[in-house]
Amino acid sequence: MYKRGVRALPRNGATGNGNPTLEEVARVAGVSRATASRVFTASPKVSPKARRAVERAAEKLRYVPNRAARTLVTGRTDSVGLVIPEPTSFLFGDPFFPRLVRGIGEVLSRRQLQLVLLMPQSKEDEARLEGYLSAGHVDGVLMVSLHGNDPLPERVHRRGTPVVLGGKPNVDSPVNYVDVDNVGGARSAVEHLIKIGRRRIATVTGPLDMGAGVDRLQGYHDALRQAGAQIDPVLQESGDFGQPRGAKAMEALLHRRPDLDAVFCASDAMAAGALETLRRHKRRVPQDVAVVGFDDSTIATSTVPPLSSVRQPIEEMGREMARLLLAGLDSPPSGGKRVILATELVVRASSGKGGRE
Amino acid sequence: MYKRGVRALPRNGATGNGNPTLEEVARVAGVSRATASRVFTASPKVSPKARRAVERAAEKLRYVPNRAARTLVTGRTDSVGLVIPEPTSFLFGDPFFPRLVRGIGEVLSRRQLQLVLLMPQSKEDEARLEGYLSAGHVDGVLMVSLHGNDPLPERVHRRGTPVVLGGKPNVDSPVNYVDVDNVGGARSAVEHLIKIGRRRIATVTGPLDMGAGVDRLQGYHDALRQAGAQIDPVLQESGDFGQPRGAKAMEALLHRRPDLDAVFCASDAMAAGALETLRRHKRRVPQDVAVVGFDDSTIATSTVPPLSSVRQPIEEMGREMARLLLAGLDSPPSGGKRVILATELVVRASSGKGGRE
DNA sequence: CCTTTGCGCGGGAGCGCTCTCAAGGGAGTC
DNA sequence: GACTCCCTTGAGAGCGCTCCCGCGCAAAGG
Repeated sequence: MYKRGVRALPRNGATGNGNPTLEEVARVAGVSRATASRVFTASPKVSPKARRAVERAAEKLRYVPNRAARTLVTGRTDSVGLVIPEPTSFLFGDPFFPRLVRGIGEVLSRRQLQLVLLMPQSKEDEARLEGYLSAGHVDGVLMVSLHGNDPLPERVHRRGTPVVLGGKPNVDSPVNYVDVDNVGGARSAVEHLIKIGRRRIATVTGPLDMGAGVDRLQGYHDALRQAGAQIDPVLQESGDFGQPRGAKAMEALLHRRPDLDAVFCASDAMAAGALETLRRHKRRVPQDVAVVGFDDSTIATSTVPPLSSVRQPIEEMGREMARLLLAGLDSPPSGGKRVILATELVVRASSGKGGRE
Repeated sequence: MYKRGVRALPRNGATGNGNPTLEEVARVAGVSRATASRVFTASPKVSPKARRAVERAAEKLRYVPNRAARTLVTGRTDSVGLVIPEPTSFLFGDPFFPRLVRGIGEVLSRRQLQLVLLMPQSKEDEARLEGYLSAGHVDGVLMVSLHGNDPLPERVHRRGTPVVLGGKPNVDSPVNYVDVDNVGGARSAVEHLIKIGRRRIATVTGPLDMGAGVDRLQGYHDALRQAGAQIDPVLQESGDFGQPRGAKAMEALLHRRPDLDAVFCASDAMAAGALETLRRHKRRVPQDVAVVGFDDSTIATSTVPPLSSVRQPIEEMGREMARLLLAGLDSPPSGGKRVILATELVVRASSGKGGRE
């Protein structure tokens, strides 16, 4: 009797879903599956004749290797994850993220690596994420915009998956990271304000649970200290990198110190918010109050007056993160590597030009 | 003699890379691999006792299913691709992209689907892409920001992979798409300009090889025609959605028609560029020239004066694209579905308020 | 002429998982 | 008490691919 469940037809390597398999390619090319495989894995030991036969067969059949099968045996996925937790949505307000992705993509695509974007949007997502990353779904992980003492990177790192962070982690950790020189950038911004004669320089900080926020505040302090100035907590207001908070923070600062004559904002978006508030309070920029932002994003050039700002090489940061990760993929046991990229002050009308110096 | 090449140690389901396998979980739980598998595939027919044993074993071993192996047998990847060709970089200048991704992610994560972002940055990348998408690496494909008559979506669609486009394709095609009502949005913008008394209304168009560019120009034409106005090609200048081109286009328009009293720009970024140019030419906005943008992005609120703009429900577009794709995954043979989302004019100071009407 | 060398190739096992099939066992029924 | 019936379980095959092993054949050396 005909036995159900046992494959009735000879397989011949046909998948049934219409996609050709290596088996079929090999048959058409008149070689073994092993030889066909060698062609696609760029193995050196294949005769030109066999290689050509396989290539022709593959072309004819529109063969594309099944990545799942390959991954199963090699253990590699040829893809890397980019993790962007997004507890607040400010990340999306400025062009930081896409520029970073572009930088990363440049390097990865040259190595034929697929970039997989992972954006946990809830607590459950984040919980799943660790398992996902540890399960060998990606060969390596890039993470940016981490808040607080997120344990995720270190955990994944300990599982043996190469990890590179964008931005210094808040706690000391053995994980590799790339960062821009936030301290130096902020310092040069404030030094610039001092040089043009400002004396009561306020700051709107970033979120202080992020390295970028802490470091930019640090740079502000450094510059003041170096100039022999007092550090006055009244001149300091914390924000979240977003425009609305920038406006609100400026409001508070003006209320406390109506005589302030400059403000350094830890992001362009917040600086734009500050400009709104200053305008509402009839302060002229830069004559009465000079303003400097951070990021040198498209916002900086579209405000009135255009913002002086600290430019950070975001694409380069992305590239560097990718390079560091690639190095980790090639020789696993790495950790503790860090790369700091220089920042640069760009002076525009919101300070300096047209000022009172 | 000891035979090399044959596995010397019993496997017991250990992988060697440190990750536990189903086999091990089953052994620890005291059940068969099949039963363990049933627990993870949420199969109904498992006794509570067995289920608990497996869950405990999995927890203890920190087991995570190997997705490659699962994909190999099920043919599903549980991930969908989002394709964003990026020939120009304007896409990254505004927050359109992240908002879209957020909308998409919301829907997909509820279904435990992984979003894989694919950004071909070169011709080679694009060439690889078709093979990649057709090889069953993703269960479905979302595409946005397509230029010209890109054959990619239709090809992938014909290969049997569900596809949903964001934005109407330039050519008639059987591929599903979601779009915002670009024509209606542009029309309402121009109608508004007419209503506040403007008569010489110029436009800076988007790229005319994209549906959004064409449709917004269409809306501009419709509104003028409906008001019985002439359509004057001299009042029309094409752009690329980016700010610099917006500034340049405005320059050209002012040169040709110094007496124009309004301009509708097909993006906020271009409108911001136009504002720059108008300022340089000492035109007051909105008294001399009223300006309306499109997108209602963060740019719109940060310009001086703030921009009137057409708001598009970008997150909703993302969600709708994802939903349409999910429907396609569940019942493959679909095509030709289209969803159009409403737009809304937001009036700010760059037209209307403080104007001359 | 036979032996050595080595390149290219095919056989075959196995990656970790899902799914079908059939068997086992306990409860319910007469 | 014997017999169904159904619910749960385990055995086993196979997904498409890579890679290890060893064979065979042609060229080179003696």
